[in-house]
Amino acid sequence: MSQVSQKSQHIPRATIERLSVYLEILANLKAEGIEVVSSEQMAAASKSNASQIRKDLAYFGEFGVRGMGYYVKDLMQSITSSLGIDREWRAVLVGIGNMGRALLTHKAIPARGYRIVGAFDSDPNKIGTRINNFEIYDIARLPDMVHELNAEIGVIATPPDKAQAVAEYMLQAGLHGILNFASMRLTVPADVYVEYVDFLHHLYALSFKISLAKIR
Amino acid sequence: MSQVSQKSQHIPRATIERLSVYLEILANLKAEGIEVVSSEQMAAASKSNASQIRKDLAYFGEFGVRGMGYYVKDLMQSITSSLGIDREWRAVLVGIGNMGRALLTHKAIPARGYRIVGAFDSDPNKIGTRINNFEIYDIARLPDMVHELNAEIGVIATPPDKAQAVAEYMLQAGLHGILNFASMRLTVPADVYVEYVDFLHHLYALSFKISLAKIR
DNA sequence: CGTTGTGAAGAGCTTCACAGCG
DNA sequence: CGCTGTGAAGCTCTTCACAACG
Repeated sequence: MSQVSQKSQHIPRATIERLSVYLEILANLKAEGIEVVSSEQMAAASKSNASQIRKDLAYFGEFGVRGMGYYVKDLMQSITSSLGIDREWRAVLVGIGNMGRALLTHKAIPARGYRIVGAFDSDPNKIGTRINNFEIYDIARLPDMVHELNAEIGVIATPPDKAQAVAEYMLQAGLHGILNFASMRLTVPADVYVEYVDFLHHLYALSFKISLAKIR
Repeated sequence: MSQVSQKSQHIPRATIERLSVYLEILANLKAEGIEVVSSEQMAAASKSNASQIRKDLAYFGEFGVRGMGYYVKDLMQSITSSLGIDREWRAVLVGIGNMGRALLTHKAIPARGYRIVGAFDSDPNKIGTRINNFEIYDIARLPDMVHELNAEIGVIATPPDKAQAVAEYMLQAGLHGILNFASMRLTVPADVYVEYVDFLHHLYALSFKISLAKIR
C-alpha cells in the first residue's frame, strides 16, 4: 500500500486522466452492490473502449481474472495504490476569496483523502479570522509553516496577478506540487509539478463546439 | 466577426485547449505594449514548440507575416473569432453553494464575454434571495426561463448526486452546452456537449507525479 | 534575411485481433 | 467458454526541416 508501482516505464498522461473516471465508475458500482465488472461493462459506463481500459490497467499490473472480469473492490484498491492516492495527502491553500472558501468547505476533498492543513491570505482583514474551523494565516508565514504542517501540495486560489508570487512562496517552502485555480501560467523549476484548473478553456471549448455545430 | 471558420476539416482537441493558453500570452504581451510576436517567442512563453504553435494557428487561417511574425492585436482577434468567442455568451448557473457563489462573483467570467443571466437552486431557503445582484430562481423554472433569458450554456455547480437531474432540466430547456463542476459523469444525447471541470483528477495527477518522482 | 506555413517523418496513443489462461 | 492481457496495426498528434515569401 501507498507504494506506487508500474509494469511499464512510461505511462501516457491520457491514461492517468482516465483512471480517475474509472475510479468514479467503480465507486458507483460498489455502491450498487456489484462485485465483479468486465472491461466491456466499464467501457459502456465511461464511453471508452474495452481494450483501452484493459491496456490502461495493464500499465500498472494484472488486476483482472480471465473469463470473469475485475473484482470491483480490489480494482479500486489497485488503482488508488497505483496512483499513490491510497493515503492522506496534506495541502495548503492560498487565497481566501470565494473560490478558496468553496474549497475549504468542499466535501469531496477530504472524502478522497486530501486534507487542507493550512489556509493563507495576504489581506490583513482576513488574517486571524476563522472559516469552517480553518484559521487564516499570513502568506508570509507559508515557507515556515509548510514544514511543520507536513504539507506536500500547494493550492493557489488567488486572483491571477498574485499567482506567480504565491508560487514563489510555495517553491521557497519546498512544495513540489501545485494546483493552480488562477488563470495565469506559472514559471517553476522542472522538478515542480503544476496542474491548472482552467474552467475558462472549458467554456471556450463549449463555445467552439456549439458554434461549429451551428454552421454544419 | 463571430463567424467560426477553418481551413481544415478536423481540428485536434489539443489544439483548442492550447488556443486559450495563446490568448492569455497574447493578452499579457498586449498589456506590455508589445505589438508583434514570433512563434518562437510564444513557444518560450507557453513551454510549447514553435512549429506546434504555427500549425495550431494554420488550422484556422494564415494569420502571420513571413519574416516578421504575428501582430498581437490581430492574432487575438483571429483566435477569438476562430473559437467563436468574439461575442457575448449567455449562461445559466444551477447550484448556489460555495462553488456557485464563487462563480457568480468571479471577475474573469464577464471579462471574457461570458454572462451569467440566471441563477437557480432547489433549496427553498435560497430561492428568492439575491447574491451579487442575481436573484435565485427555483430550478423547476429553468426550462421556461432559459428561452426568455436567451441562454446557450448551462453551468452545473451542485453536489454530485443532483448533477444528472439538473442536466435533464437543461436538456429539456434546449441547452446544447453544459459545463459541469460536479464530480459526476453525465448522460446526455450526442448533440449536447459536456465539459468537466474535475479538479480531483488534477489532484490525483499531482499525487501520482510526486509519488513517481520519489521512487526514482 | 527572418519567420511563416506545411509536407513528411517521428512519436505517442488507440483500437484490433487473438493467444493465453482461469 | 469467456474475458483478460498484449503484440501489431492503425490512427492522431507533434516535431522536423525547408520551401515560400513579405
